Amino acid sequence: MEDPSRLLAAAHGAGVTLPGGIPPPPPPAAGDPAAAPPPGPPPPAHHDTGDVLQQIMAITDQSLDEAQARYRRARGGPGRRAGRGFGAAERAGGAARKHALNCHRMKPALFSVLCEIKEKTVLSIRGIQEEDPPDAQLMRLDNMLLAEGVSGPEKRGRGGPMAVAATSGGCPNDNSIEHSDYRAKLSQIRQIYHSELEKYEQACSEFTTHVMNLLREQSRTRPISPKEIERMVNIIHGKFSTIQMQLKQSTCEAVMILRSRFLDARRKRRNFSKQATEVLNEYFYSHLSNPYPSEEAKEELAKKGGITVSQVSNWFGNKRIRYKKNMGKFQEEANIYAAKTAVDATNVVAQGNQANSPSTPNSASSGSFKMTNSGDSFINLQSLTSYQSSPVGANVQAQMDSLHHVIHQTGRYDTIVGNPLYTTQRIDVRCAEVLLETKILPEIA
DNA sequence: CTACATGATTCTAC
DNA sequence: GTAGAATCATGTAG
Repeated sequence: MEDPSRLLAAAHGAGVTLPGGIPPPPPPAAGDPAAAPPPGPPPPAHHDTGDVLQQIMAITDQSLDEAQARYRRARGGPGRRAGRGFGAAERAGGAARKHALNCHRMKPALFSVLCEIKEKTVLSIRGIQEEDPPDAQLMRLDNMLLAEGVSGPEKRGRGGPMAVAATSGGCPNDNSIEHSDYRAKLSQIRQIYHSELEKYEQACSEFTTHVMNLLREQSRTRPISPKEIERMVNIIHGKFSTIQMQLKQSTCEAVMILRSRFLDARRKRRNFSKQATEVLNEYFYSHLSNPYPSEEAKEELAKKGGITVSQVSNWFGNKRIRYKKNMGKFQEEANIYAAKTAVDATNVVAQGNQANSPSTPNSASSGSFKMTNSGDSFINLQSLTSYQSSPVGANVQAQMDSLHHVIHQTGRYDTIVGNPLYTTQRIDVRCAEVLLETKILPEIA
């Protein structure tokens, strides 16, 4: 490649006329700011690169087409009118120069060199900092929006917030109301997000096209390489992606707020229905020695009580700890449920009915519910004889439950269990029978 | 309004 | 993963 300075010097010729017949620039006209000379001493007799650039600058304020039109008018048009300052004559002169510059045979080479210089300068200024790394934050935002179902294909049915809602307490109807509310709001956010995104994308593409056209147009009058245009497009895209990121960020925030509100709503406790509480209590007090329902039992309890399995787990967790902490407080409740279960059991005996109570896989099969506080005597019978000395209305079902334990420990349990005729319910029945024999049940019945 | 009850959550240990 | 324990936050009775 030719040395740019030499080329520029050659382009300037001897300082009088540019090769190709370009005349030297006229003295800048008064009243034309674009044509005003830079401050400082007047240009010396010899012309340098600055002069050339100055010439170019002086005429770049008018479009090429305008220049060409003026040039044509000036050449073939009617007589010029003089005496109008920087008038038609001067403008025609500038147009002529511009046209000449544009048609100059050296122009492509000159522009190519200038483009190269620009490239080098730009690269040296920007260095490697322009190589922006993949934006981790943008990726996070994208992932989150995708996970929340804001971006990407619209989610229907279960997933994400739905699963969260599934554990929401209380009435399932309330849940579904909260669900639809949440879904509606999320869908609103989604809609806004997509419409804004579309607007941004459209604006970005319009602006990019506009700038590209502008640059292509300008590339006829000043050295603009395709690479530069590309870089400009990238810059524009970068700016718009910043805006997009802000949009994504605010969308994420909106989703977060919505979600936290939803979670807050989840915390809004609803007391279980009477039915649910009864089912749970019945199971708890009839399995006092081992109040750890199996998964199947939990499912059954959940189904019966119209609550979720996790709610059953929560309930048992709370119940165990609270019972253990203050058994005295639960005595009355225990009595009620014990009596209820015992009566049910005797009814089963009377009717020969196979009652459908939750399975009790854990019952009596493992160690008893360890009580750290005093009061074990309340639930753990040491022997059947202690029934008689129990307080009036004592925890009969707990005693029954303990009977499971006794039966198990004496070996009878195994023989009973070994017989398919003896289901767990039947064991309860046998317990009730024992209690009837020991006159405990009539006492509370 | 207060005290208590209760469902849910969080943290820790196993 | 589950249970125990502590805690939170709301529901409810008085």
